[in-house]
Amino acid sequence: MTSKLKVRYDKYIQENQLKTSKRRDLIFEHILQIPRHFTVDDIYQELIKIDPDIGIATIYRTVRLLVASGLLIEQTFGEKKGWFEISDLELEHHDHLICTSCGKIIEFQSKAIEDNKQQIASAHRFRIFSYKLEIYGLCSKCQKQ
Amino acid sequence: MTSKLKVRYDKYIQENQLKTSKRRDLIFEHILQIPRHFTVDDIYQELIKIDPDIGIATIYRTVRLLVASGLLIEQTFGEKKGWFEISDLELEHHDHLICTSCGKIIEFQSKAIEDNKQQIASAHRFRIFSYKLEIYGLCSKCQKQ
DNA sequence: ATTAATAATGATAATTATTATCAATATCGA
DNA sequence: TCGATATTGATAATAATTATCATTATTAAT
Repeated sequence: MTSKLKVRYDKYIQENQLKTSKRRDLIFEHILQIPRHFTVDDIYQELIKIDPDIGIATIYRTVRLLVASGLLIEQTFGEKKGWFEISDLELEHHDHLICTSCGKIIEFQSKAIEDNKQQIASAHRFRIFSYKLEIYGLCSKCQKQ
Repeated sequence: MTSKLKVRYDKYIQENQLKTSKRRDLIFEHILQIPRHFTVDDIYQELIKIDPDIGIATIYRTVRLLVASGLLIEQTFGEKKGWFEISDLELEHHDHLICTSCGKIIEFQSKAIEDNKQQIASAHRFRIFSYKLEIYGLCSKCQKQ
């Protein structure tokens, strides 16, 4: 899995006359090892521990690059902007249950919803590129409190 | 319909020891008459024509008030934050098809998706408060171009 | 109607997240 | 090794939103 992402990363850099760099690689490798959902600042706070002179602009630039290459997707959970997640790529599409109390994000897949959404699009002569479903509420743990 | 919203607006102001004002009422009435989806700046640009001394801070404050009262919902269409729409209230839930070319937003309802989402939530012992489904792609007009 | 308490207002400062600029440095193919 | 050019960090600029504060408007009680 990781190597598939690496191939795509290298390919994108090649095809766009870009260059690799220690820091760009560090950021990319780090993103592969952290939880799926993160913000730019999450990465910055972690990496300055390892590489104290890294600038936040470099994180922003690299994240933008990874979004442009299709490796990352920007997600907007509720009103919160600036969240990223590693792209599904050739994996199955997934969606999110978001706990409004503790912030926990649960991923799920649903074939039924995939089908429904196709029907809706057809009815409106709409050609789908992507979609997202977000369900807000309380996770089981937070319901007990 | 409008009067139902007005009742809720008045009730919210009453219950929270707030006061009405010409400008707060003007903003509220204006929102009821414009297209369902808008930004703070949309309202500001329209209202300074009618009431040239109105400040954008007042629009922000009133929109926040209307969100707090449940009359408005903040929507995030794709990466674009800061969009608002009039709440469904006791109407049926609806979702959006969003054209990534012309920006057109088409609303739709789907009983099937309502049901699917309930099943998913049950499977994760999740208590749903709200949800949203956004489908991105090309509307029929943009496909022809 | 007057008044007194307090909420609303506009101007503007502050904040936050992000992007742009630029001179110095690193990369990489020839 | 070298030279063209991409990357970098610091920082300025931008954009969207929120906070501050003195002034004004609203409201309920008199």
